[in-house]
Amino acid sequence: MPSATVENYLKSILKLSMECERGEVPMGMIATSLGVTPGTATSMMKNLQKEKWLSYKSRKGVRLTPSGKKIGMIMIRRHRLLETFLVETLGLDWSEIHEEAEVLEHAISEKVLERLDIFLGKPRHDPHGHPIPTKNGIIRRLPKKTLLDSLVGTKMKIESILDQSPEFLTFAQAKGLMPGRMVTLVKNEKVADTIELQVEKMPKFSLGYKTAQKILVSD
Amino acid sequence: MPSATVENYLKSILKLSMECERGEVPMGMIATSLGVTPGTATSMMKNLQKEKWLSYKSRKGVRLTPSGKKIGMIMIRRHRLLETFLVETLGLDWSEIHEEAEVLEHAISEKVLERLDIFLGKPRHDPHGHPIPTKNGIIRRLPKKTLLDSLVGTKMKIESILDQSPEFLTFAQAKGLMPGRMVTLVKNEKVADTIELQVEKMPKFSLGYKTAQKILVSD
DNA sequence: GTATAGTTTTTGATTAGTCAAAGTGTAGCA
DNA sequence: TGCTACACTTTGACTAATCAAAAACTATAC
Ligand SMILES: [Mn+2]
Ligand SMILES: [Mn+2]
Ligand SMILES: [Mn+2]
Ligand SMILES: [Mn+2]
Repeated sequence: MPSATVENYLKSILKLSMECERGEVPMGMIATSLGVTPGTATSMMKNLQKEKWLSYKSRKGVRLTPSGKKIGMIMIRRHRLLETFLVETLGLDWSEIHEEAEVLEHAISEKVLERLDIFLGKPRHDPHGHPIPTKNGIIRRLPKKTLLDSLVGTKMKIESILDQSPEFLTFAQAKGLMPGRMVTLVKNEKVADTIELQVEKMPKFSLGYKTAQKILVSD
Repeated sequence: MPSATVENYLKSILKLSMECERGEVPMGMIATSLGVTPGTATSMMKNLQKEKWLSYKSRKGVRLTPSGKKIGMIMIRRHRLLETFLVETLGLDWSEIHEEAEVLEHAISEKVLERLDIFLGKPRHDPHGHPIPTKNGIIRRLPKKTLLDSLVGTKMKIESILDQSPEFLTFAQAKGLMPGRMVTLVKNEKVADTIELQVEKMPKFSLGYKTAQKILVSD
């Protein structure tokens, strides 16, 4: 029923509302995240409210209704299952799958998706370590701990990569920064704004603070 | 570059021009085949001509240029490879894949398609027996012989099913009318407009003349 | 040769999604 | 308490794709 455009809006709004937990999602964030002008976002919010997918308070922001949340969650599921298929079955690189899935997610039917889920063995997370919601919209909470929050000398497991850009993903892969790998924080240079890392037996390397926050880990 | 709508138009026009070999494809056929009003087809033809995908002569019809033909052929390839994937890999029924592929064909990139082609072992025809064009747009010619053109008592191989409707495909499957099966024309009742058939060791059954022409065979 | 039926084209309108640019509201500083 | 900068909304315009209905052709059939 919703158009591909509407699907993208609802998915983005859901992701934003899960990230920055603060009630309403503001217009600016929505516009930026979808790459449209603020006016476009405003007028779209009115349409989405008319369809009962969210409630919109002028100059306050927007909050998804259960039906809007449901569509958003379905889109996240489609996206991540497709990414998994593209890497696991077709052997594409994890840096190039996001854009592919961004289009395919609007074309795949519920029926095909469920077959794909079975074919893939009901995976729990995509190649970037992002949790895949169940058919009923239940999604695992990601750990909040980033590489930056860890203590020097401790060994941690990489859970998830938050940056989807091909450039960063290619870099991360080269350094071994991938979900499942074990990483040790060798040094934390506060003054230089960097940390030094070692992934398993690979060579050490440095990461800026900002980048370090894009890697989620668990002990 | 072309929108999904344009892709559908070019694919349909190419298929029509291959079926009814008579120079130009008339407006009415295009409109019917795409399920739009004649006026819509006319105005779209002007746009497609502007983009150099075809040449349009008012009240004559339309003829694809090489670039239009190329896009059309790519769409046929995408459609048929996707149908093959949906049946071979995901196990969907051959009666339900046409509609799925009709949407997915606009969402799949060249890169993913070529991976899929390799994954499937470079199939030469789809589940309905339709030939899959190569990457360079070369397509096998279908036999022109239908069940109706065959002699009583001869055993023939089913090559292709021309009707895409789920109802007919479900019926055909139940009767064993599928590409690769051997079929014998038992009787030809001209006065009753029917033929009687036997597929391998399955029970005999009848088909109307019109329907019989939807099944392509070879000796 | 005209009348007519069937096709095709034209015209005018609609919808979804978008932008640019002008206008408005407000949070926080002075 | 008032000002200003920034966030947001409004307005007017545009494009792609479509339809309904009126108008214009054209191929026959008589
Ligand atoms: Mn998308
Ligand atoms: Mn991902
Ligand atoms: Mn299509
Ligand atoms: Mn087919």
